[in-house]
Amino acid sequence: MQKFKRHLITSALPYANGPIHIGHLAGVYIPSDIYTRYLRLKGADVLSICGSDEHGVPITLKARQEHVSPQDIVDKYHQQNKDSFEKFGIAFDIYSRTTSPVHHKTASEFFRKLYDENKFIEKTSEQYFDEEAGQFLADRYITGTCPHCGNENAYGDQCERCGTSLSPNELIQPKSTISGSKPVLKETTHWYLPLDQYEPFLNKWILEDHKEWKTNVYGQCKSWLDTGLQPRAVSRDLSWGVPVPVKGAKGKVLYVWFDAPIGYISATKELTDNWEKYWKDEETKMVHFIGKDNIVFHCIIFPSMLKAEGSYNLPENVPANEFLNLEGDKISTSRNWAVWLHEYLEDFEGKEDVLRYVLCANAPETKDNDFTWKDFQARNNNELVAILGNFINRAIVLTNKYFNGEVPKPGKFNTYDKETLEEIPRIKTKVEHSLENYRFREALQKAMNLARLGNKYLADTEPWNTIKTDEERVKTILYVSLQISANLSIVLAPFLPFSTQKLSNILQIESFNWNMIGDNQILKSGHKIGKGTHLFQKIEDNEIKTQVEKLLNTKQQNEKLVSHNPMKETVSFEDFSKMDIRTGTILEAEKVPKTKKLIKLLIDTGIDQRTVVSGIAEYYKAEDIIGKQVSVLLNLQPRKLKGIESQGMILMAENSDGKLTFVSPVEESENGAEIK
RNA sequence: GGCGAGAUAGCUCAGUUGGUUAGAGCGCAUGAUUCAUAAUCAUGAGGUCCCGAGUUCAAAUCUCGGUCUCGCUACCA
Repeated sequence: MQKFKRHLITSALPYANGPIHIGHLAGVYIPSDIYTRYLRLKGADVLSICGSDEHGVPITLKARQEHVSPQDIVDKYHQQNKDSFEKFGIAFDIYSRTTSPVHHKTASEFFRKLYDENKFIEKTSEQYFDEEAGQFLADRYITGTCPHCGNENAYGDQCERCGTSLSPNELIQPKSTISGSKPVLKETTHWYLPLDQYEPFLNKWILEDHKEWKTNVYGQCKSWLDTGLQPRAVSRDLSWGVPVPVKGAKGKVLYVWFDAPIGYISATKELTDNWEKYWKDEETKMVHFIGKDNIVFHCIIFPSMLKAEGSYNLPENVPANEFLNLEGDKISTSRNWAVWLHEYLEDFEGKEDVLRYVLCANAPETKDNDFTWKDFQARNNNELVAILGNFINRAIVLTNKYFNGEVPKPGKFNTYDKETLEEIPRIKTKVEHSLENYRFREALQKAMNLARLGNKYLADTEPWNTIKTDEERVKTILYVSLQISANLSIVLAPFLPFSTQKLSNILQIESFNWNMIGDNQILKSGHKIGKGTHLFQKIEDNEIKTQVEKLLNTKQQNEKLVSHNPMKETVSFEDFSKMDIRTGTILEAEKVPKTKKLIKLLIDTGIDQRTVVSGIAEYYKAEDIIGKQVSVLLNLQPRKLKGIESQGMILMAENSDGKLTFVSPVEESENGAEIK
């Protein structure tokens, strides 16, 4: 492996529209922090970069909802998240933000350079425009009726009721959320980064030169590259963001995904005048810590941007993690299904390391994982308290009891002492190896083995018995135990910064570094150590119960929300009677090939036989529904689906899980009976 | 529908290029112990390696087919 002189560690910029939760921590910030702390302990030259991602449409929407400015939103969450990270001991060298002047300048210049060098394609297309507000509308700014479930408040990119992803021109009766007016299609110009041109470069750089990347990352990249890349827009019609630095581009900003990764660069610039060393010198090793949803941006798009610019380094590795679930369900900010960092810090004051430990030990490194409070409690009580805390406490209490808190002078080491001490450098090697390969779970496990070794050593040597007959021997035993404790305070420092700090305070160790691990005279004979305090406290059932109940409450509230869907606007009888709904019988049904949801139906409507395509294949099998009598909306404007013209719509009842069932007459009636 | 990742003990995970009896931690059972926060130490029980077929002297591992979970993507009422 190539020797690098310095390291640049980036952690995914959290989006400033909500607080940090355990999913963020387990996926990105804890691994990056462990890695950073490890490198620093080794004395490496390392910068850890992060900050808030503060542009993009969701922030403007949230601002509109809460009747405040986008700046207010990002100010709030930037400050909150910055504080949380700091309290939690995430050791960024800088936590910057993409609304900073430095970033605007950097991103702007970056764009301009590519623009001047003709690295972009200019394209004109039609997009919805709000004439009243005088601006183009991002997908999220358009609402309308979802063609799938009839939800009248579906967004232009997705219907949140049925989860379907949409494009704005699919919405029935599109409406601008800004003015409420009906938007019109209008031409707009945008710049595209021709990713397809970077395919050969990416193919070699990733598929040939970085086979060591994690399988999930490598596989995802390969999938993208094999499919072929498309030019990607780098600008948007929006007022919130970094303005496109080109004449005539008023009202256009850089696409948030062009802008955000440049945030890493601007944050480095803000931190040090020497920033170019970290970005452009080939002797710098750059590592991006991210979650799996960001793989394409960090492995395909950003590297292409850097390559296009020409003077920057590319990342050496992108150790993306999978997702963390919470008590069996997906973490969701909008559904409030999460353990929020700022709340944890209040509820479990002084227990930062417990969460760090649990999230590292249970990190979703190779597949999605589940966080449960029960597991949290078990790991704290059975591992941190019982194995680590207990060993340290035993060594310290015994030393205070027998030798007045002084590190005793050891006698000659016997074979067992030697074997025990020799295990320490072996553990060091193993932990290093795991950390260098971004296997943090494994590294933590190996480091904890040192505490296990300590407990075993004490059990085998029984100083509390030996003291009755051979005090000299006990001196050696406790000397060895104290050296193990001192080594623990170093080897666990990247993982448990608060507790190891406490420990080195107790042991009165002034300074240490990674390479001291394995040294069996970190604490000199005669050195005075402090009184023992428990490094970890047991977590009782009631504390866990409180947290579980909090989640159950959330769940109940969520269910209520779903069942209390508000009533739609009043309609006149005339409006209602415009709809021609009748009973009909399914004569034929077959799944539309190459689709997940669609079934093509032939319906006897009493007045004719017609084809209707319906998205029910997830709930009904084609062969099971032939002969069923259903309700059909006949006079719905026909629409082509997958090349088949659908002449009507089958009425379905949708429950809160999105499951669909037919709305059929309770008693069989004749086909064509009008429903009114 | 296409693609990627995953499925191994009750839980969280290892398992190198196929090779003795599939491993670890936690939990569980039994025993020992009392310095220690009822902590620790030893021993043990516990497995259809997702399912089916194939290749091979030999498959958790390789091939083919299928199931389930997550993600990306397409199509979409």
